[in-house]
Amino acid sequence: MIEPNEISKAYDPREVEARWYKIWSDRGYFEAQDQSDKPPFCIVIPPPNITGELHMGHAVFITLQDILTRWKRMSGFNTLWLPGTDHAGIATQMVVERDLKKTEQKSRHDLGREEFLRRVWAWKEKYGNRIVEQLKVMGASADWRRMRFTMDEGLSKAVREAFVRMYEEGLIYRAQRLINWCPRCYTALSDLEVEHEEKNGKLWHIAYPVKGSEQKLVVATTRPETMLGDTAVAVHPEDPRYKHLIGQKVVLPLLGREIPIIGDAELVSMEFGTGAVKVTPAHDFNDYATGQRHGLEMISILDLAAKANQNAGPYAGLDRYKCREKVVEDLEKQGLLVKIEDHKLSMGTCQRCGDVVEPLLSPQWFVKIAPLAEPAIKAVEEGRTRFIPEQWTNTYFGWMRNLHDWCISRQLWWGHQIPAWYCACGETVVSREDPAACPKCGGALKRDEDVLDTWFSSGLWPFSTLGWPEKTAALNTFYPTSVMETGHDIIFFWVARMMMFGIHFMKDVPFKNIYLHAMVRDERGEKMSKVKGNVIDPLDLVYGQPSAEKLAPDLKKKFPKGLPAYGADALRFTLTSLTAQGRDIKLSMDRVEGYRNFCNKIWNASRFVMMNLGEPSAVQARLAKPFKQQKLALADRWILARLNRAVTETLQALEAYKFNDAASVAYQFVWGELCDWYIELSKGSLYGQDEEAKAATRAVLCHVLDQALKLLHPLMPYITEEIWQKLPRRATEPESIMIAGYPKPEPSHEDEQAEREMALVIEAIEGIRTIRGESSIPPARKILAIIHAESEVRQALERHRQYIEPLAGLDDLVISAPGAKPRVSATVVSSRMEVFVPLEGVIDLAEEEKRIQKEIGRVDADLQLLTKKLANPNFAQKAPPEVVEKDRARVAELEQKKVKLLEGIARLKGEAQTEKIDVEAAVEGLSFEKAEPEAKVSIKAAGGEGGIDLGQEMKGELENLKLPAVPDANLVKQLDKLREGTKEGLSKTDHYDLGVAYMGMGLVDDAVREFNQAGVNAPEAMKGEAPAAKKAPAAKQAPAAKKAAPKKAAKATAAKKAPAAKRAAPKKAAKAPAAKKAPAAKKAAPKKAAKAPVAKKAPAKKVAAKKPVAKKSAASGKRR
RNA sequence: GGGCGGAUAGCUCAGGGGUAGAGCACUGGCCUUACAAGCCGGGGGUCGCAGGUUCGAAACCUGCUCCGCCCACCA
Repeated sequence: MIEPNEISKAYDPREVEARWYKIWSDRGYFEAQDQSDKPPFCIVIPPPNITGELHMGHAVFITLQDILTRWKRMSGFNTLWLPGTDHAGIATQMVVERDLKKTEQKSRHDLGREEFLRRVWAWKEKYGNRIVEQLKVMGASADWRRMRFTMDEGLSKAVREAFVRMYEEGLIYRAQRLINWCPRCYTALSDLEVEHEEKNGKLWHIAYPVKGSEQKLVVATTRPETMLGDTAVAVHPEDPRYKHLIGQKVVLPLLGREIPIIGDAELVSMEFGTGAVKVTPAHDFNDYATGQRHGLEMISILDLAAKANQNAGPYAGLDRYKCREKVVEDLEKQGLLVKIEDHKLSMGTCQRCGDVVEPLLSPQWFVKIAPLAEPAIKAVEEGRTRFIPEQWTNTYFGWMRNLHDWCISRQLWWGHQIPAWYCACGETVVSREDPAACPKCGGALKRDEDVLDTWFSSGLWPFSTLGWPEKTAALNTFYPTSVMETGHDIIFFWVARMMMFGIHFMKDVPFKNIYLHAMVRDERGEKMSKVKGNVIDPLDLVYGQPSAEKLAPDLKKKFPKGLPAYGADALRFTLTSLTAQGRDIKLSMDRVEGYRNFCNKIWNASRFVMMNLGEPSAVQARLAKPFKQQKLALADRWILARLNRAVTETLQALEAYKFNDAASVAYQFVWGELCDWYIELSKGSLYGQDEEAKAATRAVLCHVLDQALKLLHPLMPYITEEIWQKLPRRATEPESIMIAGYPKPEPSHEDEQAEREMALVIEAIEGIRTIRGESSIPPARKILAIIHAESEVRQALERHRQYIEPLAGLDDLVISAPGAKPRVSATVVSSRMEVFVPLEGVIDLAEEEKRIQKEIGRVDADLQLLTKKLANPNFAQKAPPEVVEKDRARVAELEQKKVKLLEGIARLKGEAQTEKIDVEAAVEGLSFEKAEPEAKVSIKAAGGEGGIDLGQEMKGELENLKLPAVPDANLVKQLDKLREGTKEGLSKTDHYDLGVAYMGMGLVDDAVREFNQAGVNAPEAMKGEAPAAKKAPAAKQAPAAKKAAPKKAAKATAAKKAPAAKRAAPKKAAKAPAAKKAPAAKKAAPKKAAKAPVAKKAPAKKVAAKKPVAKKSAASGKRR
């Protein structure tokens, strides 16, 4: 037995989290087997850059992948989560260069390639693992033994093999092409590495003199300096303005070159600009294509530094922007600048450094995409690889079907150097081994200095990390991998390329499922960025950040005193909860805090359990036996059944990658059911004298907590392990929760009956609590509550009254058949029971009335809606019968409820007796006559005025019955038959007569039901008092009636006219139209009432037997 | 210019033809022996707008308006 103060009251993640990771790791729990009898499950990590520092994006993927990994591991898979890092060519080189500049004021060229690379490696050794350590903080259960780096020996070999093989296959080639060039990073870029930004620019209109003519051809351009490289002017071949010029020449201003006028329908649109386009094939992708079509000369006028070269004549040496200024200035001087317009244009910028990218002509290496893309598209079409969420499938197709060849060479030093050598004789050698000399001429070879695009090596990742090109056991076991989990921002960069390479080299898709998670944004939905100052550092959340100064500005504002340590579990759970498919994650600090509190809740619930388990060995002995062989209390059976549902639903969610559903099911179960109900209910047995019951409850508590912890473990690994270690457990359990079995549905724990009965217990407790809460009755004050219910419900409540009394704060509970009701009481009504708290002087009468009025308002709203719906002939005709039936039943239910509520108000005022006529009138008026014309139809259907009147017949029958004081089975059968046989046709009078008959036999429940259906105040009738209708003329009817009934009634009409006021207005509702006639009262006036024997069953305190009565309950289970 | 998401409570988000949900925030009552990071109540929504399909639409269809993202070579 653990004493209360043995475990701290508040959960402190710092201490706990620091401890466990090392233990797990040391014990080898993270490790997968190359060969195993278990089915394989494999995820390869999206390798973070070695320059990276943990950000929310990492936190998300670590969390999701770790959830999958831990879940599968616990479910008996040979689970490999393969970690690694990426050398991140440009990014890393830039970081080290910056560093070099800062510390030694040197450029990489000052050091030379070899020395510089040595420095980068040194930097990598020093800092490259930082990100890895941070991933571990999040709890990542990756197999670190297998950690790979894209530049390590094995992967380098794979890269070289892939390159050479594709070269040999003709899938890699070198060519002079127009490529994207970043003059700052000084390298070629792939299309993907260029970001397009919409910017405000200008459109310059320049006049080009037509040769041998006074005419000038005006072209429009956004980049005037490129005119220096123009090799044609294009017009639309159909353009009447220019058609005749095609084939002639213009004189290029400033340089004086003569260039042709060509017709090109593809490049030129007649509507845009002037309808004439200057063509610069060496500096624009469109123009490049045009040049190809027309065999135009290509003149580069910019060098790699984006400075004008010798081709630019007098402008040579000028930077591209200076050059532009000068060109514009000179054109203007020559009067050739026609006009300048503002113009929006999209400019390509370097993903890495943001500089404007320059399309330049340059010899580069390319991957031929078409032959690779085709099978990669097919694989997805055939469903061999599936995108989740599905919507990404189209994005993938769209891109894959529209691909240009991939430029893979980069003019960097840090990366995989291209295995190509050139000889002066013109020979190119591409080889797996470094060649000694030119195989053709024996001359000296010079190696290509360029390196490969980082994404080239990343594309090989799913198999290179498993040992390819060697045929390793790991490769055999784990390829294809199970899931690729990554952000949708790299679907093209990475996912698509893995698909292409995987299929090409491995003859099989690299992964069966691709789960693309959302991007993390701040709580306003904006991208997190340092510039915006809205970055939230995951580590600050995990460890806390006492210094507000170190927080980003937005956070600082909100947390001027710094951040507390929420812990990795809370962060993981938050991210999991917010990861709904297809939506960005807006990270809300309130959520983080809420889930930190959840951790604390789990912690304290566990403390409770451990403080109350008694001897561990006794619990263990109990746990060894299946629960179905034990005698369990309702609460025990209930929580096992609920657990079972939670397990089933969590598994479903995980299977479907609905992480947020998994989180919310588990949360709801633990907090809403285990803590809020079971723990509270268990106290009775734990603190009680029944040793057998106590032992059973202890075992159930222990089992349920064990299962809940396991269920949660993949989501919150640390806290679950910490607690689980302290829990007594079955002898068959391993020594860590992370290698224990994941919960499975247990059919023997299903128990719908327990769920139904508990639902009743909960309903009763909540009903009483509502009254207590509304009337502000302090919890310490014990009160009396009375519950009226029909027999099955009543019996169930009776059996479990020991649960109700303590949880509702009662010192007395009366459960009885509907009968005389307490005079002044608060009431809560449901379809299954009526709860009263008769506490004069305790209940705030005014408040209580307000509350009931409000409730009535809600009932009325529903009623009106339903009545209207039912009145629509089409509904009854076309809707499924069960839906119609359901609605009918609901109308009946609501009407009853309303009657009871109105009675409740009357009783509050001590005016119950005089109330009854009004009650009925109100019902009639409100739900029927009040509403639309079609409401008449519904009353017919329900068996009212228009229904078949069986009254005569029934009366005849009834009068012939001799009613004994004790029910006679045959008679009852007859009556029931009579009633059921004419169900749809009974009038209110019929109901009333039936009520009298039942009552005569002492069948109070049945009598009350009939009275209720007759719209009569049952208790009054039962007491045999003269009906109020006789004493009180309708006009005069008790003041209370006027207040109570009309409110609602008026609303129905008022709502129509004054929608704006509808919510606020009810108070002033006009008079109840219903009050005017009270026709029902007349009908109800019972001739036989006087005869009726007084009900014997007036509720006496605790009349009902306490011993359980085995009888099924009609109530249905409900989930809170 | 195409494509894809989104718009539901004050906030962050689930839901997906048949009675509008959660957490947080708000509010009333409680230091009740697991937990004040808590317990027990309560209030709060024309489900972006307009049409359509349907007996019935927040959900399905069409159009529109905003917001976000992706793709694209219109000078």
